[in-house]
Amino acid sequence: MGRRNDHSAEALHAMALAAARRVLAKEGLSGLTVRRIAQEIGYSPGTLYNHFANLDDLVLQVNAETLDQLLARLRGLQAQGSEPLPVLRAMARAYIAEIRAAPQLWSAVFEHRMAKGSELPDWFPSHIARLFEPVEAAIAPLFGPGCEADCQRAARVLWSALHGITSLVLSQKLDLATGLSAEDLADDLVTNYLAGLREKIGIG
Amino acid sequence: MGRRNDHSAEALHAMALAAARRVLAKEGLSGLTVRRIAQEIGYSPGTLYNHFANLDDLVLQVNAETLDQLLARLRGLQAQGSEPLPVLRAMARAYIAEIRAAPQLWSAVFEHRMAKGSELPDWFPSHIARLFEPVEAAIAPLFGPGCEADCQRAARVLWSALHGITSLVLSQKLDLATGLSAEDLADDLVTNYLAGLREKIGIG
DNA sequence: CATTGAATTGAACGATGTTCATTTACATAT
DNA sequence: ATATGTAAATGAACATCGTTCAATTCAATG
Repeated sequence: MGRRNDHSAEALHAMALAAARRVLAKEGLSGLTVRRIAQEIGYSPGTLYNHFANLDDLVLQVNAETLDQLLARLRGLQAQGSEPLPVLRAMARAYIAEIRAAPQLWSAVFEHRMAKGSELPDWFPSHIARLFEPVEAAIAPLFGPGCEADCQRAARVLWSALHGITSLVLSQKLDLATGLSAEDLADDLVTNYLAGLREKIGIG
Repeated sequence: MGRRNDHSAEALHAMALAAARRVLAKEGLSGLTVRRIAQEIGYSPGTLYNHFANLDDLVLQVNAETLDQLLARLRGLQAQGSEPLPVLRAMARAYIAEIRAAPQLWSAVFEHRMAKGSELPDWFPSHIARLFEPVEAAIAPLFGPGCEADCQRAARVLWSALHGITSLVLSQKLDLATGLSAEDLADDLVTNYLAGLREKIGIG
């Protein structure tokens, strides 16, 4: 077949991303192949290369959507309250909830690496970095003026630490024989880390 | 060629692991292929399947060695002192130092996933779980008798959190534009988390 | 209706993990 | 020494992967 008028370029782009997300959620990253996506949308494998640089590009676009969905949720929580501890606890639980809702999509976010010779494209890292912003805003009240650097560091420490807990729980590499849930561990982390911060800064 | 007497089964096993570790350190996980390992040790690809179940098995054995090396270092630190804060800080720095010394080997530990249909073999998870033991021992003095569950949880939270920091720094996904090092973030985490714990428990 | 051009195609390429019939060399028995 | 049996190494073959690109086909244009 040659040129078809079934779908516009934008529609085909969206169809491919949707199909990829569907396959990813069902089969995981190792089940996501170019041929499979092509089959799902009724096009040939080669067509995908007219709309995406390669499979990495496609996966990164799906991962960006996954990250952005969490970002939207975090921003909603940020607007809701102003006391750091409950807001940050809610953010941690939102993170875990997103992962529980779509574990394979989040596995893809964690597991994906670029092919041998290629680097992460410029546009992608910001989708990760933006997640720190609502965290930083939520934790800011603990810090006085002129302590922006400390606040930035605390937000990065806290969110990275939370990421460690969730990623280990997700990959079953954290022994939870003691009956602990990811939520329990996250609560413990946020509570004690914030308590430590308050103490050092002075009872804020 | 048929049967050779060049090396015993044990020697060949060790040679394959050493070659895999060498290739992994130089080329990364995506550069580690069965044919490459075979070439390095002067045998054919098929031979490796007489000594390992598959490539996953081989990678997991290399990863187990990587984890065990850190474990030995942590146990040394555990024996050294008894005050929680400096010991745990030293453990965190040892973790980061191991990663800095062999970033590709540790990337393999973090990135590797089993092939499509297969699960992690039974023997592997203990190599991860054992890392919690010296951490738990180091943090134990903070907890009174009868609080073993709290101590276990704290060790898991702290070590998982540290893992989050190191894995993000390692994969360049953590924006360190502010000039912060992994060591800075880890120190911050350990210090404040422990301060928070002390406060809740009572000044131990 | 003829021509142009862009989008789609699918065969082909190289590389991957894995299998297995075949081959080979060593160990043992005669 | 010679013959036999057995264990191990082989490498061709298979299915699958991401990716490329000359050929094809359809829609738009003149």
